[in-house]
Amino acid sequence: MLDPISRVRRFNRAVTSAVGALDTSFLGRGRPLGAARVLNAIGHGRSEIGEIRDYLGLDSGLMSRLLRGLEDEGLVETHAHEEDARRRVVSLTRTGKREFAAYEDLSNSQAEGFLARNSQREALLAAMDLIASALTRDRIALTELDPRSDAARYCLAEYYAELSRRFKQGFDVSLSRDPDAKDMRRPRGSFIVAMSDTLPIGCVGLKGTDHGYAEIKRLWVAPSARGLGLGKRLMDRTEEAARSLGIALLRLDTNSALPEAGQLYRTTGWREIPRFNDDPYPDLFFEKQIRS
Amino acid sequence: MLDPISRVRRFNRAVTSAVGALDTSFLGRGRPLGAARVLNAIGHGRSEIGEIRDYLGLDSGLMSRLLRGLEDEGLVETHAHEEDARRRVVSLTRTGKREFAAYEDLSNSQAEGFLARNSQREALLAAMDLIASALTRDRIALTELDPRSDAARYCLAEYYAELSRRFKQGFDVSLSRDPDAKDMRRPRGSFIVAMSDTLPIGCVGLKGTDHGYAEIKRLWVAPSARGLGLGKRLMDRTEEAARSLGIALLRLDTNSALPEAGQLYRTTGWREIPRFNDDPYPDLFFEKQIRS
DNA sequence: GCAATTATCTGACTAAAGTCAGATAATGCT
DNA sequence: AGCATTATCTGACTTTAGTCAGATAATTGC
Repeated sequence: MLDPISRVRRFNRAVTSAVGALDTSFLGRGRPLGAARVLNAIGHGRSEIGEIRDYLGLDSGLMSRLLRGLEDEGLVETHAHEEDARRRVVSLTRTGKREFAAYEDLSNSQAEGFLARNSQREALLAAMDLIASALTRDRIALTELDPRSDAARYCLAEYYAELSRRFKQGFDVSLSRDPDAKDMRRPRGSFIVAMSDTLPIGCVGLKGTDHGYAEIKRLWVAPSARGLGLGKRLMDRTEEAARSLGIALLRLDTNSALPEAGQLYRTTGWREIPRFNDDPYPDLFFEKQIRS
Repeated sequence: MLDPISRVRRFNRAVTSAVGALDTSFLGRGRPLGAARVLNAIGHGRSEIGEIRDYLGLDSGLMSRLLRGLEDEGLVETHAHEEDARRRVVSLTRTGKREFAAYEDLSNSQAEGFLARNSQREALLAAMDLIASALTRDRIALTELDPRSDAARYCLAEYYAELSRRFKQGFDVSLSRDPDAKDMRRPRGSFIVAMSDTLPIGCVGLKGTDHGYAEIKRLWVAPSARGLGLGKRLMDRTEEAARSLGIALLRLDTNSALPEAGQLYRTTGWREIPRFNDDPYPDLFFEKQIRS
């Protein structure tokens, strides 16, 4: 009865009925679940109809009708896409925003209620993070973003916070050579963010220089997403980006207080080299030749 | 973004889409979800129609039609209840058993696949147990069972195993005064099992004696269900049973190697008394006067 | 024995979700 | 320019789920 498979299945059943309760709470606002899900997808920033359709797994006919329904209720407006008038973008009206906020309140108080009902709060949260990361691991999307975008800035803030926790002497961004955002955008470089659902859980920057190589900077993976091979995926993707930019030589610096990083570099073809900059924080330097 | 509520909501989303995938896998056998759920409920041993209806939250008309459908497929048979011909009991035919086994295989391989895909196996399982217990805490059912039933015997085995882990000198049931099953059944006593879903997660026995008191024996709560106040619930329920049996004085023995048990007794009106038996294991003895 | 109650079933609905074959209009490609 | 492709929409379905008012038959309580 306590074999691993039974335990997983008990979890599945528990969660299935909890999800059922969650779904029916959405019905509290007198709208069928399908329409509520579309409204929420729009509220969470998805604007292109095709994207929403894919995300929710809906047929195009059904999607279209759900949108008409929301339009009739005065909750959303659709417009032609600026660059491609076949595609449509949808946005919330003022009424729609209010309605979306009501759904958000419902979800938030549901979550709050769950936490309040249970005593082992931190243990539960850690368990939830772990399971959420495990469940969504093959839906982690790596996307090139502007390093000044919200998601990128969130990752960088978490990265700096972690460095200051882990470096004995703390970490002050202003003392480090802060790469200019321009150097981490095409065509000079690139910045890649890993998103799990709507949560940024990792990043890495590729910084172009004028010295015949590019640098890897700001490799970070969220604590709840470690052990999923995400660091490797981010690095692979960066090398790909470098190749596409015609870059043949990569360098990076790191610190021996981050042993898992050094370990990753050593096992993926990086070669330790002498110090190549005067940044005060790093004490380890690597180089990798790419291009087959 | 990492505030507790967002973390709970991210978990909810992850789990919602995983459950969606689980549900659609059930559709792989070409049967609508409703019918599949009824078939599975029957396969898992529920035989009375009313019970299944309550468990799945179905309308009686709908339930009836789903059953007719399964009958037409040759998967189930219904008969009148032996003691009350208004009620109907339903059972699987041979074909039905095969079909149910196919669903079981699907569920098992789904669970197996999840475990195989992830590296932190033990951490994941512990996280799942914790969350499942938290989610189902208000659906934990306490029922009086025969101490020789499967669920009761499972609890007792777990209880003995735990004692032998926690007692320095180990634990051998045969050395302990093993209460006769008859003493823990009405009208002499009672045995109560806590069920979370289909998993027994706790038990307690009320053992009648001929000395003017009854004894509480075998109080056990599964590790994954601790911290939910289940021990207290089990004790309250036992006192209720004792009252209904006209018992006014309760005694119990325990061991100081189980501090959480002693703690529970001390805070719920039990009074420490001198040794009242010659069982080799206990070193702490309590008594409680009940009846208002 | 008989009225009230209980468990299940049937018929006649509605609502929601999903499917699919075109229709329409914009865009890409040569 | 003209044809294939793409994104969305519409109409005409089907299936599933769910509701509700009786009908039927067994049982309980007096």
